[in-house]
Amino acid sequence: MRNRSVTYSSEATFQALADPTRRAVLDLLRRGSQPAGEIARAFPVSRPAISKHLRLLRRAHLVQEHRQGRNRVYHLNPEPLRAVDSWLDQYRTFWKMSLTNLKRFVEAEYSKETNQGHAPKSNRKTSKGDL
Amino acid sequence: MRNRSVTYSSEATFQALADPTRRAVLDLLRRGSQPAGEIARAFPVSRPAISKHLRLLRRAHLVQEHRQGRNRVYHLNPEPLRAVDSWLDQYRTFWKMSLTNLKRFVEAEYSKETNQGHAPKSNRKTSKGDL
DNA sequence: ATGATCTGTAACCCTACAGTTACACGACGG
DNA sequence: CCGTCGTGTAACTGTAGGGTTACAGATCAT
Repeated sequence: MRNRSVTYSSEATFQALADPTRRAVLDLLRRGSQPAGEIARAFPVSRPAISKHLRLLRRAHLVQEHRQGRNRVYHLNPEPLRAVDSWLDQYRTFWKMSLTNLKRFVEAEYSKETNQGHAPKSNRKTSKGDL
Repeated sequence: MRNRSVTYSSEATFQALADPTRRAVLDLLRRGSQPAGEIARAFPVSRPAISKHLRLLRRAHLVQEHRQGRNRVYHLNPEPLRAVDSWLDQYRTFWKMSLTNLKRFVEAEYSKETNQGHAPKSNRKTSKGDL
């Protein structure tokens, strides 16, 4: 129940992913769940620092915590990453094209209409025929 | 000439992607290159604010600028996003599993060895057989 | 009960950044 | 040459983030 199609704020997700330590925490958790202290010991920074990182990750629902005695075991929740994935998906077609060609195309495209419209007008999205 | 396999700092990339406005700028540029002013007009914030966003995006090599008369035309460079994609790739297998099952698995896994080792030791990475 | 352990949080730095307004400078059009 | 346009940047403010140390609360062993 409420397992599928829960929408997470991709805002919080992207923001959580911005910090290298947090990404490393996720990478660590990918190998298996760990209690907070254990996680902290894997990093050069202080334990409270990691605790705050975990708070952010929790806020983004990228990790979930469950108490286990006096430990707080954290485990990964990859679900919010789907949003990142689908955002990224819109760009995948782009990096299939040669960059220099894309650049040339765009430059030509723009100088063709220097003071009318600026971008390729409607949904004329860089059709491969131009390359 | 240094066209392929240029390594971008995924650090700068993730950080650039953290801001919603910058992601929107990229989304905009996906429709076609535009001069700075044009981009700025698409957002509620001031033009210098966008200029600074563009600086960050430039720093992350997510956009490239080329002068065109007195305009500075920005175009998208999706290349650094590959790093994000490949980082994300390590998580794709995870979100194929049911979350509740994953959770149960991990909990069981941990309580099995409460005070010995904490994580599934070596590279025993949640083989699908457990679900 | 008592003390050690695990953890989160508050209080406090300092830096980065998103936003603003004001300004500087090159490019164009007369 | 002069005004305007397009753009970047400096100066400044407010806020959030990441780091620290010190402390508080819960749990466990004795």
